[in-house]
Amino acid sequence: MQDGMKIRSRQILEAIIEDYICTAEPIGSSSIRNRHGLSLSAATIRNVMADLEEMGYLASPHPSAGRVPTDKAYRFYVDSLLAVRSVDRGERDEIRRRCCVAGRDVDGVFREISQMLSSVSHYMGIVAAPRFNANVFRQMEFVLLGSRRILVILISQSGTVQNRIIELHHEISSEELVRMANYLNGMLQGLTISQVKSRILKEMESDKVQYDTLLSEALRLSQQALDDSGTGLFIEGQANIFDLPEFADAQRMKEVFRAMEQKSQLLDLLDNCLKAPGVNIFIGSESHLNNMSGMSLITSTYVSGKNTLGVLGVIGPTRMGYGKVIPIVDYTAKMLTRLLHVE
Amino acid sequence: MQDGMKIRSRQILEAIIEDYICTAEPIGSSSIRNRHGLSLSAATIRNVMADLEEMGYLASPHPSAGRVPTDKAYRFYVDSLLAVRSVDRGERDEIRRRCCVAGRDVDGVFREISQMLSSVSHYMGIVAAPRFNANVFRQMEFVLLGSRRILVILISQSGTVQNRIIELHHEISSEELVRMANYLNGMLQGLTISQVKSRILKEMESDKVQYDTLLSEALRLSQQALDDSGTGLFIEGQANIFDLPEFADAQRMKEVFRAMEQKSQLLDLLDNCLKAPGVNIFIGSESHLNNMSGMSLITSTYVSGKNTLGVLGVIGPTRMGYGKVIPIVDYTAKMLTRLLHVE
DNA sequence: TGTTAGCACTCAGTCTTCCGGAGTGCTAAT
DNA sequence: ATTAGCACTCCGGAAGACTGAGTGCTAACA
Repeated sequence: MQDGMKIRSRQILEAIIEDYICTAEPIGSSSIRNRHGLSLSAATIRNVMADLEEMGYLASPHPSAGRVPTDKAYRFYVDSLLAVRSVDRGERDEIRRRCCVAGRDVDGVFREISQMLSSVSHYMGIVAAPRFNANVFRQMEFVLLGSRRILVILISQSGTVQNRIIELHHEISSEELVRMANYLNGMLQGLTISQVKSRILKEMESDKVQYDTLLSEALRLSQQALDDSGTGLFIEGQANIFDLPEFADAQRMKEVFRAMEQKSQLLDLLDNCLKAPGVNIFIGSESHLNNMSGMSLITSTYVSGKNTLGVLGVIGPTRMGYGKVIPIVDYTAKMLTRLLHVE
Repeated sequence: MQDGMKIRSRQILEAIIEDYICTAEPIGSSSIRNRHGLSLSAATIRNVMADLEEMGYLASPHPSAGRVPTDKAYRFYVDSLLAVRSVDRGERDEIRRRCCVAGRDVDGVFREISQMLSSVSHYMGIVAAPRFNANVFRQMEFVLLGSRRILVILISQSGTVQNRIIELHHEISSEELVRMANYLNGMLQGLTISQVKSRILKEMESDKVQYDTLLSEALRLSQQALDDSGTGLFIEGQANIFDLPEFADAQRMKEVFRAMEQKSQLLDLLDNCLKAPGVNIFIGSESHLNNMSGMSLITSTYVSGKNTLGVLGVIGPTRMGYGKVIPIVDYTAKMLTRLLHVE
């Protein structure tokens, strides 16, 4: 009677959703009765299904097929019906095992975890590396590559490294580079990257700097190095969606791949998740992304200390095994958090 | 008469290949005559085509369709018939423009170039970042993240950066880290990474080090950091193949994507290309990769000074516009070489 | 009033059949 | 050696029939 829906309607809706998650085929009134042993006739179930369609929870692809759950149904399922299990023992071990890849290239860790998410969930794994902005500055290094070309390495508290090559207009000596590094490292210690950025802007206006070309050059360089254009988005297991019958059509498939290529769109969405710690679920059109109808996204955030660093998750069909995938994403985020923990 | 093939046969083979590259449909004897204005009757062309099929240059999908070029035909085309044009002016400008992305994240440059290759060629772009082994050691940095966790940053002469996090068994101070870095940087200066590796092994056995736990620890760390497991393979534009009619079938498509997921296989192939400087072409089964039938790979190497650093290229259908893509790959490799040039 | 059985109806998917068209190989004439 | 003519093959699309799963509606029933 709660949620404005009769208890029996809920049972039937749940049965339909779960069957559809398994079979990906429209569910008819009789098949549902057989499989769930409800003590109701097919006719009664039909009546209920008609009501559910009226309310927007079900849709029929064509008049004489069965019914298919709508996004609204999945949302209701996830919010009200779903009993989130904890992670399977086997999956948990798999996750732990593959998270413990110390000694690997740092980006490699994110890629590995993305791959792991995809292979454990059988959908697509996605990991957004920490946006540098959210990070705490630790150290900056300058390396002289040529007389006019330097490598700037930026290291955050959590160990993320960002490096880029910058061309200079005039020559510079390695002694000058050391001076610059010392100056910057002293000034910026302990600030978050976004604080660093505004600090640099402020500093550039100060008198002391205006008359010291070396210092102003240092500030200019660090500003360039901080420009956070790196995508840092790892999507793995795209081939998994070939196995899903709902994307058997080449056209649908193409849409999905195009959507995955527009990483900036996805990044924007994931950035929003940063603000809402914990697990987030976007069903179908809820993500407001192009070409993402029929796809769901489950995310969680990983943190370091007080800072929310980044987001990871799984992208699959709306017909996803939510009960299984949600704990996987949740657990993985916690493992990554632990992995990045700075004591 | 040369190459064991009559001049007319060559003309006809060339016409068939070029038509097929455009249309992706089996070519019949009459359509070829219309489009190329040959002063021959369809019947004569049929005779020649039968000969070419006999010789293994053509195949018929079914008895009453036209003919399709075989891998052997493409190989002959590329080796003997093709006049490699130089790059289009427009394409050249596009390549130049997108190569000049100084100030970007270093990995970002490779990704960008891979994307550029895919969008200019309309196939898939592929860039293998320099294998560290081929590189010249420049500098190593240690950063203390926690009391037992350090970040090792390895910088090569060409500005490539490799960084990984390593867990220690016991605590270490930052002074000790500085000593370690100085020791290693002094010892390894100017060696290639593979030389560095053997040097480290040798050093670990020397008496001086055996009794200095700090030094042996330093060697152990650098050894871990040098383990070149990073894939560093950028494949972009996979969605482009959706537009190719020969992969319209979902099954074929899936095979291609599975092939692209097995990056280690591809990397092995590209590693071989490192040994053969300049442009390399693998047609269909020539690559000996699984699931790569129907696909061709065009690669070229980019270098820095005397060292061949890495490989880039384009993957497309065997029915590729070789005359257009080869110069694109070639020119891009040269641009990247120039981009990485250390004066 | 809620539930059930029965029935006529609908429509996607499959299977079959039936051409038309493009292409071939062969033969005979040039 | 080349070409015109001809019979043959086979793919692919269109049209039609059939099947089966599923529905909505109505009337009977508890």
